Amino acid sequence: MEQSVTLLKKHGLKATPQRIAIYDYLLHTEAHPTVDTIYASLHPTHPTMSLATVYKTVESLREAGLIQQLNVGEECFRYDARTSSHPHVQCLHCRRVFDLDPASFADLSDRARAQSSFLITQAQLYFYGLCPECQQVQDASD
Amino acid sequence: MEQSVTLLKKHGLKATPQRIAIYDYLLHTEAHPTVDTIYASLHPTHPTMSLATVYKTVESLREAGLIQQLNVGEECFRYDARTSSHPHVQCLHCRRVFDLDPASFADLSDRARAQSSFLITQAQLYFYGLCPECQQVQDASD
DNA sequence: ATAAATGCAAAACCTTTGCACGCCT
DNA sequence: AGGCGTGCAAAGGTTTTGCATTTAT
Repeated sequence: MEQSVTLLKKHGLKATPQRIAIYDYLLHTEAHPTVDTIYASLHPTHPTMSLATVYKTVESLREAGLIQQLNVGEECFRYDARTSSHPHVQCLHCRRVFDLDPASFADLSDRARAQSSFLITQAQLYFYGLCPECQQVQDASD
Repeated sequence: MEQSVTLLKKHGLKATPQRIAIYDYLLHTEAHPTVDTIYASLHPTHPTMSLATVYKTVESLREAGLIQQLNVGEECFRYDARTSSHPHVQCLHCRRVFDLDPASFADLSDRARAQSSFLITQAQLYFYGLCPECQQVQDASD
């Protein structure tokens, strides 16, 4: 919260209640929420905040480099306050998205470069499957 | 063309001219086109075909497993007749999408599984950067 | 003959935008 | 005080849907 205010200001963004709430929410969740989810989660405590503000705010935060936009392959984007690029894994059953350790996949860009002659600047790695909890549910329901 | 008809029927889809055209187009391009691109490309030869049909058709083809849907991180999906999952690399300058050889990245699912305890079923690997051609353009313009 | 697919138009949906007001610095 | 940010409502664009007609099997 203190942290959010400081970081916002440091990046030239006014620390309005809405921005603080949204950024703070993203800093403290691992759920990789969508715009809709952010809006719904904050609505109880910020009933006057509009969806348009959430859209505008995540865009400002993204421009400032405070959050990153994820594209898990759904129709919409998800947001993550961990801005360094790192691999994600999504459960196809419960739809949750988890982080993976980038160190384990650090060598990939070199492989891609070697194969394509591209100058690789970024990578997005998404894995899909069943999370441990949903594996149990699936087993139980068979 | 023969091939397209056979494959469509084998998957329980009626071989209509529109479907044949769309599937055939996807089979013979490496451009990973969007719905819009497909529509625009086929419009000259199929002037009566509607956008709605393209949307419905790619969805049918995807359900049948004849094509796969890609999400390169843009607002829209791209389509690819290579249905086995394989890594892609996109040029951030010309926006083209190229395939990479899956064999070079085959070991990744194991790493993800080891780290997350997920039952990994799919992966999508996207790399971004500058293609060889655009590297030259960039250099020249500097 | 039958069920499925097409094409049109309308609807639904999500996201963006313009503008007046209010708030942060 | 000044400018940026907000909220509303309207616009914009894309994707989906319903339905009558056509078409493949």
